[in-house]
Amino acid sequence: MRCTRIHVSCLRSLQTKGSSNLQRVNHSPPRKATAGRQPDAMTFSLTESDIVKWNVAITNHMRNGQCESAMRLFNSMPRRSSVSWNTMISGYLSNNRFDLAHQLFVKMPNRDLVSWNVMISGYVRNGKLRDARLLFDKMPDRDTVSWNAMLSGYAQNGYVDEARRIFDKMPNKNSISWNGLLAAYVHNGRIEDAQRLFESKADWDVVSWNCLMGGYLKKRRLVDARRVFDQMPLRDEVSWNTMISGYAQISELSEAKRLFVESPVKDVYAWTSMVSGYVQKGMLEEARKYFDKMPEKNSVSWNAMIAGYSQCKRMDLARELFEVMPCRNVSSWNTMVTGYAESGDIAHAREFFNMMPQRDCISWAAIIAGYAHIGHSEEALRLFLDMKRDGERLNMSTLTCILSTCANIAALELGKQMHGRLVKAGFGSGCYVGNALLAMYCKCGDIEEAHDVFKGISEKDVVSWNTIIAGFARHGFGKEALNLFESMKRAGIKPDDVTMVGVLSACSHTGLVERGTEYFYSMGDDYGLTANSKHYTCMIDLLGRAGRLYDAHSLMKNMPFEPDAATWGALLGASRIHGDTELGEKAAEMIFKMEPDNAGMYVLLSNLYAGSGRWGDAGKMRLKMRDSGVRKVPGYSWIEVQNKIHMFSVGDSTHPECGRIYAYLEDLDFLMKKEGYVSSTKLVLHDVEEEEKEHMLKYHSEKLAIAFGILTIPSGRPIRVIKNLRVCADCHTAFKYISKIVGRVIILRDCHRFHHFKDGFCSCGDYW
DNA sequence: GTAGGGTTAG
Repeated sequence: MRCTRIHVSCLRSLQTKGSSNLQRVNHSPPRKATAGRQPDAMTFSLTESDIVKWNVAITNHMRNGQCESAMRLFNSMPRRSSVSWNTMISGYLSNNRFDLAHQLFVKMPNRDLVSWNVMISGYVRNGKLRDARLLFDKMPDRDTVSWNAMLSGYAQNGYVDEARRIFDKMPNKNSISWNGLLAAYVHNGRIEDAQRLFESKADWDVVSWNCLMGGYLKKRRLVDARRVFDQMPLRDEVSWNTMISGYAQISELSEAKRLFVESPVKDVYAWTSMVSGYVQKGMLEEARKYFDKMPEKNSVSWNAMIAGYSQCKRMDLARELFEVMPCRNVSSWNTMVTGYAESGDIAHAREFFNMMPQRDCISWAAIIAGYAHIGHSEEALRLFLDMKRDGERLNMSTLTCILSTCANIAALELGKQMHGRLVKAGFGSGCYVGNALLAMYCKCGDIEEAHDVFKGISEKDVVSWNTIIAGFARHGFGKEALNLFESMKRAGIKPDDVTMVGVLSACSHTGLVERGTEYFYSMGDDYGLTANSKHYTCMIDLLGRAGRLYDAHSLMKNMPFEPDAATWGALLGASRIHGDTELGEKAAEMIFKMEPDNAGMYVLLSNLYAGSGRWGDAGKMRLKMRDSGVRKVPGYSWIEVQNKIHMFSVGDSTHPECGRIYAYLEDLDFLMKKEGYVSSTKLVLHDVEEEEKEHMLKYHSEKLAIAFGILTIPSGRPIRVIKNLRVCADCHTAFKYISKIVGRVIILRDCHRFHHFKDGFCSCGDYW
């Protein structure tokens, strides 16, 4: 994109003196040359034309990212025109060398209006709006280009109101200004405002019509988009392509194909839209047919096809194409990194990431998300810091991606910093970011802040409601979750299947058996929803926990589909709580058949045996686990202290503060026993001597993390700890005592739910 | 030097 811009300007300056007769290929009206653009080109002497050749060479070097050789050329020029200076500045800006651009700008002997505009638009292109605005306010004269550059900067970065203020203040407006404001509304989802603006005047050009049409498509308002398409007085290839891709992207491929055939201009955009349409529907053969038939391909077309293979986890085919494609760019690399990351092959993802000749924010977001996805959050966070060190600019999407990483590892402080940055950058109240923030606070255990963020989202969608309902449910505030569910319905948002999972799990986590049963059986009548396996699993969990194992089992037998491992897992969990070894064995047997690698199930079953004193069977489970090559996921806990994540495993001796932590745990142990605490050795997996068992319980990872938290986090603030497995019953009891003894709130997230310990009680009501 | 369409993240 950036290069094209330099390219066009360079052609245009050659064109001005008649040496070339290039015609624009597309059908849009020729762009008017701005006043003040012509003068130096009018009287070209031989040396002037030599200067032009130098300038063209500089442009080419800059386009290839060779800033140093461009600078050498510039320095060796016998004479320089203002165009030479501006070309250098603009080249630097396109290559993100902002300081160098600014230095040249300051040094430039006869700065013209264009130099100022080059600087401003360079900053704007890279989202550096404050720098742009500083120059804009300082510049001696402004023309329409200057105003438009600022306007589009605000428009593209979500500052709709500031864009409007600029628009209102402009002394002269051209069609670009009007389109800038229109785009401001469209890009920020304010389609109604765009529509009103559009209706307020008559002489819109084809760009405006296309923009409005694109806005409707973005909102998936296909009928409105089509109406615009049918009504527009003039269509260019962009109009056709926008409409074709609109149909293609909602998988209306027959209509897309019809328009494609009908369209008078089938350029590379149109072909690529068709490829991508079939790719999105997973119809790879059809996509490949279009891809092979394309008269010309560019990197985007190749990328679309590669993305198709990578989305279907056919990384072999993706790689084959990647290796033969003639024009790889950052996106091609990003597509490969993403593809590998999403198919769980983080090693290859990392290999490609490391090999990339250039990276952008998407590359970083992709690899970070890759690590976050497989739970390697430490590495994700390390990469985030590397990214900042690399000077990669944070945009809304990267921030959103980092937010979800923070959420996964419950890095609340870091998440809060991200929140601050989002607000500062003006991304605060949007639904997309709002939902990510909401999820982050929920997963980090700060349900109050989550609720505040939720209240601040101006346009709550079904995802916002689902997130907060599930959030309250997981924190054990079932009544609040159900109240929100009622408000949601009052607000006119239709509950979907995800909502109902949240609602049912709220009932399950709170023990509201009757109410849950009612919701479950009225889902179809009330909201037209069919229960899926997740809903059944919630119900089996709900009944099972309440001790109604028989009902749970018969509900499962009457399911309209085969139970999956998660459903059996709910039954196994309930069997363990209520000591029904026979049912537990049956459930475990089924799970082993379905997921022979599920280490958690071996542990659950082994615990079930151990709990009823069947040490022999518990031992057999361990052997079976070892023989089948399944390894138990080691339990670990982590806690964030002063922006740093500290991780602990059972009996950990690697932490620098180990000595203090163990000594403190001894003190706590003494105090707890004085209060009546007895360690429940029953639930330790291993078959060992009583004393040793107690020793192991004492140093479970969550205990170490919480002790460290009490020692380092100032009093008055809650201790937030995360555990990757379910918290053990002994730790759970201990934390109730500890919360009372030290007078602290302890918030523990295990893989299942949240526990808020306060004054000797837990929010789960010992029901988890 | 300023505006609209197709690929990659979320």
